[in-house]
Amino acid sequence: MRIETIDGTGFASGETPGALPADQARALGELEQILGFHISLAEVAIKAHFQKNYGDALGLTQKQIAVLWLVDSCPGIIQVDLARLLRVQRATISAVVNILTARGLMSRAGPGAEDARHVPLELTDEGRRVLASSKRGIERHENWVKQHLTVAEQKAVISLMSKLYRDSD
Amino acid sequence: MRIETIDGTGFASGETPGALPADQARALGELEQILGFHISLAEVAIKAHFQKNYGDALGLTQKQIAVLWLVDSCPGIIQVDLARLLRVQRATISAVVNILTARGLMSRAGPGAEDARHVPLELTDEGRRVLASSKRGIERHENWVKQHLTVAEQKAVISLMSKLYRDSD
DNA sequence: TATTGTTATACTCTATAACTATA
DNA sequence: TATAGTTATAGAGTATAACAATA
Repeated sequence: MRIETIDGTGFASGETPGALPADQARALGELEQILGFHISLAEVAIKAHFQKNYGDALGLTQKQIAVLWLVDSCPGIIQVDLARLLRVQRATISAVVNILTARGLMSRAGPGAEDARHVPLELTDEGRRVLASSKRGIERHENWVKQHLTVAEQKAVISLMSKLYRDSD
Repeated sequence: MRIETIDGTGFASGETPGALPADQARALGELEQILGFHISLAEVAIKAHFQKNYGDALGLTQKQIAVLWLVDSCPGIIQVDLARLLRVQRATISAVVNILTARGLMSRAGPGAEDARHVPLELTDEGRRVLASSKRGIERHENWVKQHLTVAEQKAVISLMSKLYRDSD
């Protein structure tokens, strides 16, 4: 079975006639009802669009920018709190911080004063400069993401996604 | 800085980790308005929950199950169509198919009759067995995903995500 | 020339496990 | 004992680039 593209321009124009969106839905079958499947498709599409149009130029991924952004918003934040905010393991954050510090965008400011187990994070000047540039890329990218959504729909996306990850523990 | 609660009591000092919603929004700052950020958090949370509760037992990821599922729905489907449905590169699909065929769940059924460039895919008997088992896991997992959503909200998630990835080319 | 599949390569993201240091 | 951070390891997922076979 061939699958037609959304706009029907992609391939095999003579081989498998049929209504285009309906054809895709038919191909998906029961998968059409799986929320996680659609969320994953959206995430993949958004990530790919960002990386292609902005990420390569900036040399940063969305995830790395998010970490820069959070450290800028919360100077001195420690890694276990980043892990909670992003819902990943401590070791995962450590890896991202390793990348960002290796690039000179962030610094681990030694043991914390109150609790020597804490390692407060700070952006470097270069990190702040790169973050500002990244935010402009994110802004344009977000305009692309939201291009076919009303304002109400944009709010709905945030509200619904928040409900999905809020109790994820 | 530690992520503190509104009243300043904080969740530090090893007592109750987990930022309160209002506090979390404050930590996120402008990130709160980025749709892609929330979608990514939801995707990570859902993927982690699946892998922990079902994926390890099944020995399959959500993505691998999706490919099995699509091949089962569309016997003889070729890889370029899988790539279009999942919005990834041909080489990416080839890698996933390599994993699934190595595990004996899927077979590349030689060159196609109409077009020798095509390599139609089929599930093996074992693949069908494993898929059936996986679908039961996915069903339970989806119930967890949807646990705090009304039926209308569930439909809204599908509708909104579809709008986000529909024109991703 | 265009399409399909494949391999090689590289990188991010993520987890688990084990370890150190600190509380 | 519990918490924070780190490293080592492993694997999935993804992309790009280059190639061969076919149309």
